[in-house]
Amino acid sequence: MTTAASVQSRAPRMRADALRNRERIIAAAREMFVEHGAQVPLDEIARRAAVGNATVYRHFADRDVLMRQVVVSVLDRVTDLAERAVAAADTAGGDPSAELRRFVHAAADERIGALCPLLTAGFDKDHPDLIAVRLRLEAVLDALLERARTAGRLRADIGVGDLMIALSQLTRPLPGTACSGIDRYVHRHLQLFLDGLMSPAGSVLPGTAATLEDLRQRA
Amino acid sequence: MTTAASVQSRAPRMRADALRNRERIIAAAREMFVEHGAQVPLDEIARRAAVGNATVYRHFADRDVLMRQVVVSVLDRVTDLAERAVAAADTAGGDPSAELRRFVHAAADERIGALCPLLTAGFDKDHPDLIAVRLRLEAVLDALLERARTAGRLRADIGVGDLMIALSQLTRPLPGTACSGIDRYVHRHLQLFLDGLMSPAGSVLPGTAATLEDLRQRA
Amino acid sequence: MTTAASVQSRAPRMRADALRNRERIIAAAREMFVEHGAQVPLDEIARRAAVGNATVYRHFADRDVLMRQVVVSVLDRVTDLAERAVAAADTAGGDPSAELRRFVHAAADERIGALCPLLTAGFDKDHPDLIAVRLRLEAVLDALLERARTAGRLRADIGVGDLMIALSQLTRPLPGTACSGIDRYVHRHLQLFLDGLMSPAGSVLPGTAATLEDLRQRA
Amino acid sequence: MTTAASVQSRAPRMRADALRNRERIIAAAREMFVEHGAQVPLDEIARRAAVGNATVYRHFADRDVLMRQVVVSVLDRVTDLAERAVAAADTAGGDPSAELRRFVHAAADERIGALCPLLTAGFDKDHPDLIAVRLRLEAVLDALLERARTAGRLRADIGVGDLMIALSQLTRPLPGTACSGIDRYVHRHLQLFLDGLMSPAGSVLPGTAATLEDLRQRA
DNA sequence: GATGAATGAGGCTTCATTCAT
DNA sequence: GATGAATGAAGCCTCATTCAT
Repeated sequence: MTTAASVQSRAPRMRADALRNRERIIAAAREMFVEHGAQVPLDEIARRAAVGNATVYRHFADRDVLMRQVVVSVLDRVTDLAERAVAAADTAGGDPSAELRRFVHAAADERIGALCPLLTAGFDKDHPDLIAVRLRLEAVLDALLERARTAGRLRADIGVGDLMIALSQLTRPLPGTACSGIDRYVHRHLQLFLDGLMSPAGSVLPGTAATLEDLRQRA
Repeated sequence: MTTAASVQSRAPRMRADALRNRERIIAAAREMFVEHGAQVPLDEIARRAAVGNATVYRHFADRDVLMRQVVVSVLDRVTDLAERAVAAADTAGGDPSAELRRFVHAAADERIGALCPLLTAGFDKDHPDLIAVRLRLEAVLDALLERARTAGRLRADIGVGDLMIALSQLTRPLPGTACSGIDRYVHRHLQLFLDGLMSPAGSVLPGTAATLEDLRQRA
Repeated sequence: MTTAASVQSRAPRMRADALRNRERIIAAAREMFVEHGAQVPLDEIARRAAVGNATVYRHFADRDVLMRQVVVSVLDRVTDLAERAVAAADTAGGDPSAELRRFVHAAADERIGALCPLLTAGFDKDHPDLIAVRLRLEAVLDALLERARTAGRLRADIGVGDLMIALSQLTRPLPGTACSGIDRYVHRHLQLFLDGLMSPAGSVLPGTAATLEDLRQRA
Repeated sequence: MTTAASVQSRAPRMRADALRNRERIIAAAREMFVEHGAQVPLDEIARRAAVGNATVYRHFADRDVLMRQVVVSVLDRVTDLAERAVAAADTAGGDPSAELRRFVHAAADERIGALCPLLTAGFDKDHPDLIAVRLRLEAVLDALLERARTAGRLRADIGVGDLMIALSQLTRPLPGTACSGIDRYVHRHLQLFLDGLMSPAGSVLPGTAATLEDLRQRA
């Protein structure tokens, strides 16, 4: 079950068209954030969603709320991907480290890198919705890493946060770009990074393994 | 000799105070871009430089020109670092791959990641100043990579652009952050990425090696 | 029917209050342009129209668009005056040259002279709306002059453009003036000019008769 | 003797280069005002005069002073023209009305129309220099008109101000234009206006004859 | 509930004027 | 005396947000 669903279930009920509008706005916002950066005018998002601008405000009190919902939405989907990766790893004959690699590339395709620019000033990183999805994601990723470690394919000195931060950064879009340019290379660099993650360790890492909690504190 | 020097020498001469102001503005702009992103108000930059706002416009016709000069300034310093790394590698007993690692971490400390957000729409990536510094950087980095490859420590399937893109992305600051948060982990992730760069290759890379020319086309 | 009406009908529909604001802004702009010249701050126009400054930009993308609409609006009214003059001249017992004189003085009262300063750099004189109203005006003025010529009261060597240019110039307001000063004499000078237009010709004119097309090319 | 000379003689003495700069600035200012209107940036005038911007301020305390000096300079030259016209009319066989016509066209070529936009808000029309040149001009023009009246060629109901106002207005340049466009027709319209000035009167004029004093009050 | 319109605060840029060399 | 540079006060325009239909 996705976190987004639980969010929606909070309000008593919603008219079908209102619900449809809400989804369209989030989808449009994600696309616009990906393509034009975090400060795209809300009117543009409204136009892309084929909705009046005031409708955006009816659903999301201000820009920060909208950004948070987009983040939650993407993290939900990424968490789903991670869950599927764990399940596949647990299947008879599953290869945890191959599943980890697959997950990383799939998360990149979900534009997880586009979330970075949203974690800007004024973004409440301690909002319950965020905490919830973060915990879910951390738990399942921990499981995935643990599988790979147990299989002896993953170095021991890295944590969930290391993976997520680097994954996010390496796939971060350039502002004002439709991502077409960078996409050509993103998967190369992810592959290189993944190679670095594999054991035996190629070097001693400075610092300590990051958790998602550290990721929270970054901004 | 740095590219910036040649840029300044173009105009016949500059009064001492004007030159001082120019440098202060570029320094302030770099700091503000690093800390608050590409769209900090120019008035804030002026205040940080302890200069009237119009003075910024006297030196830099508009925001794009200022951004370009900051980019050139940083790339100049990074190129200098790379030159030193090559020189050290060529010293008797020099270790090319160790010098490459050192260079990567040093470039991170020069805030090269802060340049990414500047490569935004309206940024003229074909400006002569940029082409010049890019060529210089590419040449010296090529030399550095070649040394490491010859020493048998670097995979053969990566190019200068792969290194620079990943380095830039992994060190990119979060908007609205004084970089303190991410800095704790940046060097870990660089280390992991560097491990992935080392031979023998851990996996087959998709796509082809990137050049700095590709980096130009990204935006 | 006026050209302005056709312009408005282009957009599907407009809310009543928006339409009211639009008219108020044009009216305020005309007054401000007349009284304070072409470069009055748009904020002043907004204040005069009792409207927020951004509302001006909602209706008119930039200063040039607003100026054009004001020009069209005034030319529309002047064209209406000319049509009435032709109709009166065609009435039984109508005196074409007297109607011409009346038209000239009436056009002056419509502040047609205030349009001159608006035909400044950046003003698109080939905009469809302008072409349309110019053609309408030229046609009806041609008819009026032809009536007067046929009645033997108008010299043969002058064209529509001669009349409109001189009329505009002679009634042009001084910047920073509420027109009160010049108004005392404008009608005297128009009368003198009209006397010069009457036949028999008092002198040989240099150049050739101007058309409104020439007037367009002036700027 | 010109008024400008008397103005300069007020200050004790001037270095030769300073005097040359002063003249260059006035000449440049006149050209720029004619071509680009009254609000051309002073820096542009300085550049055209090949002089530093601060030098403009050394010679002319502020924009208004510079504008006044330009006005005085042009009126001086126009007055000289009028004096020559009177002299020619007084010559044996001189034709006062032909000289009047010649004077009007010559004054137009001196760009007298460009003065209108300078008579803007903040312009001190009662400055001694202006009063002086105005009196001189009025006296000599009065003489010229009187000659023409006596010769029976000029209507009796017009004054000096009527002539100067209409002359100025009809030759007024459009802002943002190099005057090339309007120049083609200016002399036609002056000719028409002059025809209207000739006797016998073609109509009864409203109002009363204008003096240059009225012209002063216009702005 | 949805919408188009209105608003005011704020950023960019220009320019008259003053200062320092 | 002449100059290039510095300055701050507006003006234009955008955009997040609120209001009226």
